[in-house]
Amino acid sequence: MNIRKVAQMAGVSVATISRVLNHPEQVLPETREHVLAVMKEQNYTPNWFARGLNLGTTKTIALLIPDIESETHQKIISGIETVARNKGYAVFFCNTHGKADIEEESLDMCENRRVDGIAFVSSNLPESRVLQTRENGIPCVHVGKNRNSGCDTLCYIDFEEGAYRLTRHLLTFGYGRIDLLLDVAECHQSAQIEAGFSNAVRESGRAVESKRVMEEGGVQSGYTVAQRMIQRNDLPAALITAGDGQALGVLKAAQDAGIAMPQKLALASMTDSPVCGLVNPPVTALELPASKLGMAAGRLLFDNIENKEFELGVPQEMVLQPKLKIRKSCGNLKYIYELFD
Amino acid sequence: MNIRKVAQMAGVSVATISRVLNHPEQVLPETREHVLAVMKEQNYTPNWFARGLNLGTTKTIALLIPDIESETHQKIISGIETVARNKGYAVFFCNTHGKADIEEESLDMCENRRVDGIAFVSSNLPESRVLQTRENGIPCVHVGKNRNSGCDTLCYIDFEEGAYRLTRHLLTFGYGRIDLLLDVAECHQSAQIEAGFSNAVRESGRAVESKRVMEEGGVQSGYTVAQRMIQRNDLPAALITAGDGQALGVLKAAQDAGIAMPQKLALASMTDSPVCGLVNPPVTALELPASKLGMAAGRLLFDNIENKEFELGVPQEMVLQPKLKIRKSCGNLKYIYELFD
DNA sequence: ACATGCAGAGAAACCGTTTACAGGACGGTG
DNA sequence: CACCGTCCTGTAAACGGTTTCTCTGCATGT
Repeated sequence: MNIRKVAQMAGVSVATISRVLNHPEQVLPETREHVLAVMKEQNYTPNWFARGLNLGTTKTIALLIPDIESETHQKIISGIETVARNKGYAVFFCNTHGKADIEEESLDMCENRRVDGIAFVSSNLPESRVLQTRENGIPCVHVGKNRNSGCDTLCYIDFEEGAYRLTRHLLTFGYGRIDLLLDVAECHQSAQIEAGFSNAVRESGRAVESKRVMEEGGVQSGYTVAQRMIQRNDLPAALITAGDGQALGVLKAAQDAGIAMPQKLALASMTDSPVCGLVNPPVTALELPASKLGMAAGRLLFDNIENKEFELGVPQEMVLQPKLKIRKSCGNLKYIYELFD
Repeated sequence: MNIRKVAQMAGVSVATISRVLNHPEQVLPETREHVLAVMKEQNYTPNWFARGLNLGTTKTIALLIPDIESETHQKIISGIETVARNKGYAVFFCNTHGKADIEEESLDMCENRRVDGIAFVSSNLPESRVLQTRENGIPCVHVGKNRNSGCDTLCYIDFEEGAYRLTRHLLTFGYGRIDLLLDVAECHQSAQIEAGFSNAVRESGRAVESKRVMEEGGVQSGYTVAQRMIQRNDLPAALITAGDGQALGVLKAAQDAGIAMPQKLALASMTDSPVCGLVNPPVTALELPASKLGMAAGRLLFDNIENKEFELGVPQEMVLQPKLKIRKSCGNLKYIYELFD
């Protein structure tokens, strides 16, 4: 069922049909009703390809994301999808598993399909490749990469500031050695966390000699690392983990070894999750505005799509701040406040 | 950059360019190389719309899913995306938030865009609407709906069998009253769970008088319900929850009230999650083959896409079985076995 | 020398829209 | 009555590919 057949059945020309759909006010109300009736009767829907072919716009964006299992990523997806839907855009979803070759392949796919814009979440692609895409006229935004990555047009959560505040919070309690447990997978992020952490420690007048243990993320790895520390009798007074998975693993290891928290080991995580509030003791963590990050990415992207004619050609940045969720795993705040009273 | 310009630059006709891309063997190797060189130099990529317009195939499928936050759904998405990528298909992702009107809207979008197939996850759409789409020539599969839903071409996890086995497991320990905590949101699923549960109880020679408490899912609601039961002194000997969130809530409530598990309250969940194995005691649960479900859906869908000419017109079903993960929250199995030794 | 077959390349029709342009009806005005 | 503007509608040319059909040139066999 194409526009010509509908036109024939309705006894009008194809132009009229097209106008009924795109500029209804230009056509006589009774003709319009009649055409609409025929369209419904034949359940006709206009062919997207033919439309896209001469409009040159696809009303489609693409989202490249390394995985979907992380809660943060889910919320980013949700946020960006919401913005897209409200603008009448469809979204291609590409799970890149963090592999550069799959990203490359997905990017080719996006260019072929003439998407109107692309959002990269924590991409591993060389920036030159992305620039090339942008030169082909497709706006691109990066999510979760910060300005040190060499990319422009990006939005991210300020992990440096977050780590700084979280570390300051721990320092309030006067803990001795504070360790940092990072995650090899997210190197850009790790650098930021380390910077914020170091700044806070240095400001407190100490040398930054606290060691950092690099490991992969996840509950199991947190458990293993903590267990090893306990066995070697090498436990710090406080530990900051890059992810909530690691934190939960550490907590479990401490529980299993009968180590009191926060008395013998204070714990804080750079990312929050519902479980962090449920365990015993509840774990202090940074609540990431992930869903807002997704929406911010969407807004930035659509801003670039809709205002192509005023191209800025200058780095654009949106930075969101995480929120410190103080719970019991770092110590009793009230006690501290009483000390100062 | 279009095919005509490339043709002009390469000194050949458009047909040759097209053949280089689609039927390379039909064109002289040296011409082919030359054309490819020009294409790369101009970084030309064929226009997807023009292509789709006369091929009638879009190499795109759509995935309608009520939300992305559930772990099960993530895995389904991942599974189906993997299959699609390997087949060279792109996937439209539509988060419907479980609302029928957004589903309807998304479905219209999919028809407009002439997707080659659609996977509905736990859809709320009237089946007649889906049938209409199928009559328009777009293959559709349902994921997570069972045969009682009135849909055909579906794949799902056998919750009835799962509930049956889980209940039998609990009955092994000889518990008295066993309650079922369902989730109003997932009614089809609830009905299956109830059926399996009832069968198992009835088979054991008891009357199925155990009461069921309907509630919404989630940790908080599990906590509230359990707390209420404890206050009213109305705790069953064992409790089966529809979701792992609820189970964790119940566990927390029991811990807070000092109720020993499994001695005073045994607990099992119809869905597993990593946290279930981490809490104390670890919670017995059904491990759902969610990622396999996604892949199964993908296979079923592509089977219908690729073999349109042999249309079956007959219900097709793929049923996957969940796996019982026995942990500590229902009692010590060894003890039971010793009794029988 | 000539018929035959075949491989490679070009011309043109087609896919289903949108839209610039043109045309026709109608009513009001000089 | 001629003229003009306003409204509505129709015609036809894009958009950028794919593919069918046709044509050319060359090698082969007789």
